[in-house]
Amino acid sequence: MDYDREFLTGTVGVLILSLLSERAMYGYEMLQEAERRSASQFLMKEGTLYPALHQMERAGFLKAAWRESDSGRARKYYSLTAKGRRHAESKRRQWEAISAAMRAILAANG
Amino acid sequence: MDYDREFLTGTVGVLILSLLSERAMYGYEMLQEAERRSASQFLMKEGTLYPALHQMERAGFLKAAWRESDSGRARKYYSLTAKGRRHAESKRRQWEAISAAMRAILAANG
DNA sequence: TTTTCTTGCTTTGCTGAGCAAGGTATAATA
DNA sequence: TATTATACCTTGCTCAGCAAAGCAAGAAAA
Repeated sequence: MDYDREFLTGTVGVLILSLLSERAMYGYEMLQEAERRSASQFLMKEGTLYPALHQMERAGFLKAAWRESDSGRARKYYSLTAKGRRHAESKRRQWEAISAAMRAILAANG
Repeated sequence: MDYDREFLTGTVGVLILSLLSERAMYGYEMLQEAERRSASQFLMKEGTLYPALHQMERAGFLKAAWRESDSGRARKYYSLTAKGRRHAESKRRQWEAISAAMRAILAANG
């Protein structure tokens, strides 16, 4: 199903923080993981992801480290800082609250 | 719980369309209904709602009609057009798809 | 009676998220 | 050799939500 861009606002941040709550990942990997896990519902764009990662790094939520892959390709791995972990938990709770409130409102005309 | 503005993007449209799927309502009433039903999770702002209503009316999703209340006050009631009803159903499905996809992704580190 | 609060609709201008569209560079594959 | 996939980055646009303001009338309180 296609959906309007506007629905993604805010979800991208939660998505990044959630993925990195599990393990360190590099950008391209996050794009693929989001697509895979959501059965292609989420097709995050590079122009969305990379600037978001940079912004979150500047904000002190993430730290980045270059690593070589087996193939010799350089990848920029991101992981959460302590501040980032707290932020992830906060954002996650916010999402769940909004989501629950929306379900409550939509339920009326199910 | 307070939440970041960004999470509301997109939800306001679904909210309006959903409320009007039940019955015609006027703007101020929608503000109160959203707050009441969501247990004060949603505090829609006037600067958000009214421009959205105007935009949706221009787009042909809503039609407006002034009516007098018992107290003699004029209220602008909005209702869905046929196009609006189709749009409401589409937006609702989109929201549910996004919501489900997010839950699938977030579930990993519950 | 005058002030204040609540109801009810409207508008202007700002901010900031997502994205299209472009770019660079290397490894694998045809 | 040419193409595809991997992997990163950036500029400039659009558009949604909102703060902040205004207007007007009825209700309540002082």
